[in-house]
Amino acid sequence: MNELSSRYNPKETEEKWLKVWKDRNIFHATPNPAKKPFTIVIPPPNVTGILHMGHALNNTLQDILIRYKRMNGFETLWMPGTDHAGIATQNVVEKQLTKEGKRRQDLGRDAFLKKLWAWKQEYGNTIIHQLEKLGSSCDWSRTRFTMDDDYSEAVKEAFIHLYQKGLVYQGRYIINWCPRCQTALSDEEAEHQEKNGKLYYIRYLFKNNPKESVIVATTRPETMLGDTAVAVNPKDPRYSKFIGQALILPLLNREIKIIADDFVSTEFGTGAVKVTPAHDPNDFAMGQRHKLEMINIMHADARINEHGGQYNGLDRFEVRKRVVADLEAQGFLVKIEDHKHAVGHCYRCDTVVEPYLSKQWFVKMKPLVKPALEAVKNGTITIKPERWEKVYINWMEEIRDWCISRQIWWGHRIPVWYDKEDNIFVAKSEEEAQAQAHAKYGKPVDLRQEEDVLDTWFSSWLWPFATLGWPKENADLKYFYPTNVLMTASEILFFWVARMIMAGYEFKGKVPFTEVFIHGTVRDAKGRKMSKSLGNAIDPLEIIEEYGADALRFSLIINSGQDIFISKEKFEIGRNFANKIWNASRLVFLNCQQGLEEGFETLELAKLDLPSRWILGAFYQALSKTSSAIEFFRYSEAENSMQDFFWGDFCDWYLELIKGKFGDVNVQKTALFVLKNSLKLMHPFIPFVTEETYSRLNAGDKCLSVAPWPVLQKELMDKEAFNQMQTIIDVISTIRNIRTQWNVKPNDSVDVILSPDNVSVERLLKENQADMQRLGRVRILTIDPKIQAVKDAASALVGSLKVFIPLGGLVDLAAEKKRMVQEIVQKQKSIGALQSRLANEAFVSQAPQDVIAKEKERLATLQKETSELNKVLSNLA
RNA sequence: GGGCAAGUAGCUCAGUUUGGUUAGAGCAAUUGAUUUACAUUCAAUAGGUCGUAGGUUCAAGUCCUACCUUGCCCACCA
Repeated sequence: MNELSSRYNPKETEEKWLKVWKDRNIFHATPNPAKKPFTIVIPPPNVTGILHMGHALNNTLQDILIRYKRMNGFETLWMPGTDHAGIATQNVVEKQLTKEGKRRQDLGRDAFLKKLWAWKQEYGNTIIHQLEKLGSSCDWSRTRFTMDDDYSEAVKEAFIHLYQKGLVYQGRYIINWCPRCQTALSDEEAEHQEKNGKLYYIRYLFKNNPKESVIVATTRPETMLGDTAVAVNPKDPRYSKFIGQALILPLLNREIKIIADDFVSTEFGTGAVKVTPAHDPNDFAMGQRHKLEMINIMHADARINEHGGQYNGLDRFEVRKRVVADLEAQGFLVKIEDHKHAVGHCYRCDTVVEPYLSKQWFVKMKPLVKPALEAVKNGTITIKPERWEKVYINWMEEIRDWCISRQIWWGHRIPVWYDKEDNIFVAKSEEEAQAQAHAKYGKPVDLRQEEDVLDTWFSSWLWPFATLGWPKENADLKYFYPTNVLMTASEILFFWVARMIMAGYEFKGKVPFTEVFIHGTVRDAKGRKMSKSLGNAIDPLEIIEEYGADALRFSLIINSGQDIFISKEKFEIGRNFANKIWNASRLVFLNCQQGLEEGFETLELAKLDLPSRWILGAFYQALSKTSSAIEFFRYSEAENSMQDFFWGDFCDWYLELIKGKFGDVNVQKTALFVLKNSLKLMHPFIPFVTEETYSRLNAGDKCLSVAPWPVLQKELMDKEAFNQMQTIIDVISTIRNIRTQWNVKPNDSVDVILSPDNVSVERLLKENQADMQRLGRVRILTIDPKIQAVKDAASALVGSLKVFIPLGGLVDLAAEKKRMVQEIVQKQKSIGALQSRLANEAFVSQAPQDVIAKEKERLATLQKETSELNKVLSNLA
């Protein structure tokens, strides 16, 4: 073992174990009737993705859980894979094309898709390799992609199923349109940002009486080109007499009517609203109610079209400026006010989305919601932390239909074919569609497939079962479904989690998972989201390179409460801890060869010395704390308690205590035993360094990754020994404190003289003199009545339990006296408070007995200490 | 506009579910240690009217009410 370096080398170790795990295929899961299954599906990262801190956190949390369950004897499956991420991926390849001066339309659909697949082939596994590097114990042999052939079958199956049930429909609606991506966006994909805009007041003259007018207010004046009415509230006295009258639309001089609609608020603006059914969702609804003409004034790229008269061909924002200028020039603009409002932006390219009238495919959500809502309400699925359940329920209750068609090419093309008369044939393939058409017309007809593809989430919502083989009902699906836990960030609760639950019920008749754990967002030290554009992102790969994956994982988890604020220095904590484990193991190996050879799996408590009995108790306490924290999703707590034990108890105390006792083979065995079990305890959090050291303990070839979790051995927990050792630790700590305070030179010993009423402690300390001497530089003396006064003095300094006297004139008596006076004053205050409390009848009658007893005890202690202090003070004087 | 969360040491956070001893940790600061498993180490010190104001209670960081500040989510008010 001498060849082991004193500095842990994460890079070498991590590479080694990644290879071993892979070669031995130990994370592979197969249905095993002898074991219980435990399944997690990964939130599939985008194929375009590169590992960021959010992934690192998400996957570390999942890995801790799955490793813990694996060690606890479950047949664990962690299903990995990637998402094709429609718009995002298409954008990447389109950007490449732009550099070559081409557009996707120049290539055509097939050639463009070929390019996309080539891109996927080359870069699509980047994120998977990065997740591997993190130590994620996924079953990599099962890695899925949402556009695999099997997966496409599942998507088609789902679409056809919903269509046949009447839950998929096609309609002309106002949707969110991104003029840059030139596709529809779902409501969730249109991010609303609060913007300082303007509110423009425009005068519309009456046709029959140009001296009279109605003033309307709008934030988007260019849309007036598509106005087909002005609406007022039917109960509004200002306008009721005008209902049905005609106005002249300025600039275009079209005639429009005044209509009455309850939607209009009398409070806002002037109480009169211009109605543009083709460019505003509310106006669209009004347009339908009143059968208004819908005039689409825009091209798909947001240039104004021929309906915009003189503005034909200009961009929407240019037209806004010109319309306002022209209105003003012609005297129609009344005023402009500042106005704050939320404007939708494309979540991919941040372009302002345009409400746009077009033909799209939708999923009817109301029927799907019912069981999914019920499942969370009745606890079939629990979401943690609990507050997210409310958010979920709230959203589900107000759900609207889901626009699932996208006007892009990368994705699952909608399995719909049209004939010349636009009749619809929904089928898995062109052949099937042809067959349907043939059956209908009795002869082959020309069919063309729907151009649009499905929303990416329409494939993702099938993830928990489509990855297991659905729609085929195979052994995997039977054994591993439903999955157990889903871990994700809050951002995709609606996009993904809610829809998966709906899909689980609709397609499988069962929940997709029983527990959802929502973790925080990783932010920088100032609380901002980490993003490339802000330049504040810390690259996890850089951290892995510099400090190791263990360090990255450890530091992320220890900082994970709610949102995680992180800066680069925080990763030193993890690096240091890995190094600590490494060096502690070195010490043990160097000194415990005999124990290693003789074996240390079973220990006989009776043969062990006090520190050894103590450390066993401490270990099992840490074991139960850590285990239960993992079960309750309290990962930072789990990590904390295991670190506290290993570093604070095992390294700082136990290893120090036994340094002089390695001659005792039972000490060696205990050290080995506790080290080995600690490695198991720590393994889910920091798999690499633990695996490496464990392999040196175990000559055999079994990996720690598949070793059994330590079993709580109550017979090895000696409570009395634990308490005794704790006392000794207290004494030594106090002595150390005194040494610092009184500035005792390192080579000087401090004598401890025990008070006569503390016989058991005296014996304890004497029995452990060697340890006391080594760790605290202490000599234990017998009591000499002649120095009773001095004994009293020192006793008071450190409380009632022990007595300490520093050698020869090291105490600054004046300072000590002053300190003692202060202490007495403080103690008397507490005594006063306690006495009045105990004199309070209400307290005595109502408080629980144990509380009262404790208070009494505390009072007694305080009184005793105070009297001792007083005695000392008078002695010193 | 509606909802949710947070506010505790200079900084980052535990603790609040179920009220009960003297409110804990890590980092930073200060003082010291090291014939060495580890300076990626060890010990000690100092630092807090628990956002503000009320209330309930024998007892409040913890429960209730209002307010202040910050962050997040949802929402079609032109």
